Amino acid sequence: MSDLLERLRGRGWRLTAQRRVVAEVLDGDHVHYTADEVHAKAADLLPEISRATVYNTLGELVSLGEVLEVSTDGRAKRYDPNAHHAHQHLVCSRCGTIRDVHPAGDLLADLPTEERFGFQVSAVEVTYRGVCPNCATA
Amino acid sequence: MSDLLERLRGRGWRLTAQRRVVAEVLDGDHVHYTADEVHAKAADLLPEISRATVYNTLGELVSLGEVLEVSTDGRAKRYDPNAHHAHQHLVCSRCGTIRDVHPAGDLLADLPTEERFGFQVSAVEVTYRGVCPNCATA
DNA sequence: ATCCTACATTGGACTTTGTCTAAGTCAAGA
DNA sequence: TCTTGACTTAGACAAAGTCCAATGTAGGAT
Repeated sequence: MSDLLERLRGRGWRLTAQRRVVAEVLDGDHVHYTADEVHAKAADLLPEISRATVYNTLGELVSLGEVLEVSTDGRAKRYDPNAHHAHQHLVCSRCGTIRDVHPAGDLLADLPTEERFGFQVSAVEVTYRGVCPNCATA
Repeated sequence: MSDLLERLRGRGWRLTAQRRVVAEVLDGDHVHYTADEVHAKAADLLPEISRATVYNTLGELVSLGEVLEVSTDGRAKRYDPNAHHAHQHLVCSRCGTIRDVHPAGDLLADLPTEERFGFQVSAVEVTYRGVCPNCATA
């Protein structure tokens, strides 16, 4: 993730303690925090960070293509730092756990021309739903 | 949609003017209103209908499997009355227009066993994104 | 090393979307 | 037609997110 900070600095990003902390919180695999969760974790490292700054920073990271926004439950948006590896999501219907997954085949090609209504289709998001091992045994 | 009302009455639903109006608003193809839009349209037909009743009724229709909830933009949920025909959604990235579409192939089968992390996968939702003809020319 | 200033951060007010509750109303069976 | 439990209502409340004016500061300029 320190690459990230360098990359962004190259793009004219001003490097502040707040942005550093937000980037640090978003480091890892299968990370899908809400803005509030990011704020809470960031505040552990930098107590005076404000919610507005977390929202601003997340928004910038999304615009820059470094982080993806996912909304798997219609409630708070979640932020997925794994933007450079194409993937989809598998969500537990009971506990909400999210895993990154990689379906086979060309998902875009599955949509026939006559089902495109003249749209220029450029992307596809897939959410698989099921019950995770943990919830299945409980 | 009048079938719907009969069907629901058969299930013990009390038939009120408010519920009738909400069902009427949700009639049609490619309908994906937000709760507030449903409320506004319902209020044209029955001015004193309250927001709470619209939310209640939509929630009941979803529980009963008559209407689907879709959230294509992370903002307000939208309600899709086309619940009895499996379909996915194609969304315009500019104006937000939503069309119902029918991809080819078995979308669930595209997720390999080793990518299921032990989940019992039971459903899949797909959102295609692109630019609609209207926005492409504008 | 210090200064400058455009950009970043802050806290709080505000908006949007949705939920809850207590009191009043009414659909439909007896 | 009466009764009753389900339905509706208005408004308070909550969660998630946006906006703004005032303040602070990163990093280039000197």
